[in-house]
Amino acid sequence: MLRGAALRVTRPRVAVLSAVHTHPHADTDSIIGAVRRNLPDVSHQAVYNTLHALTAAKLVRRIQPSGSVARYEARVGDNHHHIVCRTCGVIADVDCAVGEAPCLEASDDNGFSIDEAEVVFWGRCPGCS
Amino acid sequence: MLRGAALRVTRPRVAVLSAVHTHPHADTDSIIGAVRRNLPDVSHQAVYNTLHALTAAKLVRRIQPSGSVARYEARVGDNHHHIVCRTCGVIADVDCAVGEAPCLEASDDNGFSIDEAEVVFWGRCPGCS
DNA sequence: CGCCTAATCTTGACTGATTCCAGAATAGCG
DNA sequence: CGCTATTCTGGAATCAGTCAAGATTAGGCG
Repeated sequence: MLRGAALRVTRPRVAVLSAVHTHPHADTDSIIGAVRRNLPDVSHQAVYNTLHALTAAKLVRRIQPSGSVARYEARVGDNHHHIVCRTCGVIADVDCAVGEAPCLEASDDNGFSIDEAEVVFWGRCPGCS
Repeated sequence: MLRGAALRVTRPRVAVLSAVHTHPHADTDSIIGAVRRNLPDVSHQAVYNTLHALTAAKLVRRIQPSGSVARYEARVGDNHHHIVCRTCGVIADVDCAVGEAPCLEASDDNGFSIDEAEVVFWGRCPGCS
């Protein structure tokens, strides 16, 4: 995957990419922890750098609901959204309801050229409600 | 408005509420600046406290697109969303395309009880594109 | 109208995620 | 196998936001 994106293959990068695959919706700190289980001496900066590089290369997606720190997931390229629990903060994936690109048309785009519509559902997870 | 929400009427609160009305989508720092034009000695903490109180009372709405600091607006109670410019960060309001509560139905709610669907459009504003 | 008390404000320290930087290490080309 | 640009390390710095203790004040009550 890294080579396919023209990224150099380094141990930290492999470990980060793998951690994001294993822990969907994990925040940076959890990813650092997961990476260090395999490579104990990776710097936090290397993880931050790698997450940025992977995000820019579209190998991972960065999500950040209001009030949360940055989280990452490996499911990319499809049109899926998220449900966030207001109580415990867990995130679940949701496929969009209205076909492929719901809400992609704004009623009045104010002259903006829109390239993405992001939908976040808020509520309570089964455990918290 | 403050009395209507059972909030004590203080100078800082009046100034903050007024600033949010005057500067839609302003971040906390801009609001502090606007407030101090009238009341130079208001502490930043008072502004933070007030914004939390006003948000809890639903007199203002807090919005925070990925990668941005918290922003506030006074337009509440309707079902409107936002367009964010990827280049300069400006935010514009959008009424929802598909009637009153578009996208409010997730295809599979994973057992969550959903109470809100938030839509953020991303693109470029006229000036940046 | 003035007192009283809980709510609010001030001041200043602190936290935690993220970024910046300079020097050391290394992936991958030739 | 060596070279060079990219990446990594280690540590300091930034910045939004929070915490906490003591001073101030809004507004109910007599």
